Amino acid sequence: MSSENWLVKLRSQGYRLTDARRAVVETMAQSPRALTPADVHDLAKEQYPALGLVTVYRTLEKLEELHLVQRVHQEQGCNAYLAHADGHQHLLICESCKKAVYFEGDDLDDFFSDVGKKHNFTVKDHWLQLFGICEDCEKEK
Amino acid sequence: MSSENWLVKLRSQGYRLTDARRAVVETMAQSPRALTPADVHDLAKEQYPALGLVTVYRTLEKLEELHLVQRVHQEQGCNAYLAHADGHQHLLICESCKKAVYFEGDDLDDFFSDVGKKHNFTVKDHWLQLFGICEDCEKEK
DNA sequence: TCTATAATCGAAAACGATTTTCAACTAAAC
DNA sequence: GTTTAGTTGAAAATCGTTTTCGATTATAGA
Repeated sequence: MSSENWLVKLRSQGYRLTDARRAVVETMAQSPRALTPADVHDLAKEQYPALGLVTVYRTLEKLEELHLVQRVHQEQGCNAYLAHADGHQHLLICESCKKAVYFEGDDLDDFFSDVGKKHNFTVKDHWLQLFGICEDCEKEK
Repeated sequence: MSSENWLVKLRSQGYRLTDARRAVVETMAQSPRALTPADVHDLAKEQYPALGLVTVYRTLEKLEELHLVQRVHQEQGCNAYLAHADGHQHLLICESCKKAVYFEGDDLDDFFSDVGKKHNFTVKDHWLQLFGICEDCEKEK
């Protein structure tokens, strides 16, 4: 989804469109990698130098509310954000460059609810992430 | 695994056995729920009232090193700890009471590496957790 | 059993990430 | 334009976690 659409969504929720927000939105919408608030700050400042880190936090919070970005959990920390996929998809992340790819896993739903039944749980949600090394990073070694 | 065995493992690594450590180890070894450092502190102080929070952090760090506990990531935070399962198992967690159960998922490995192949990633590791409501919590509603 | 010593302790200070406060600014409605 | 409420960045506050430090103590060796 293009950053234009993200801006429309923000606007339709009553949020104002400012240069600071545009910089954060465009940074997140185009990044193929999971970014921490500090990463976003660094990148978005190239487009809008006056940008404050606080505004990055505040904008990411709103984007998460609107399901435009999602938080990414990793061994090193759980504060990175990535553009959200359409529907319920799962993540495959490069441990080296943090590049992320989504994949479908619909076939797993039955297995998951079977696991729940066996332990007398009603399964509500699941979390699946694969970690690896992408082609580009593999080559660099 | 009993807390006695945990203490033996700690000892065999050259760590000393103190009352503070015993309190933390016994708390973690017997808890069916994922506990934050603050939770552990509260519970273990019943056994050893002089226990400091710092010691809880330091002991959890050692237990994680020895793979006796593992960190549990959840929506609300990523700082809870749980007794580790033998081998590579996955977690099913009750969103209400945090009770956790391990399950096997060996059958998934092929699927995961296929996903990797499709996207030209070498898959190194995966993370799978199910969230739901356990039988006891379901009854309470 | 006694002694020596390095590991461990808890309290306090330091730290880093995140959130809140606040006065100045500005997008958007009229 | 003017008005107004949402938004801003800087600074201060907060929270969880880590480090520092002098006192304590588990353990090994005498």
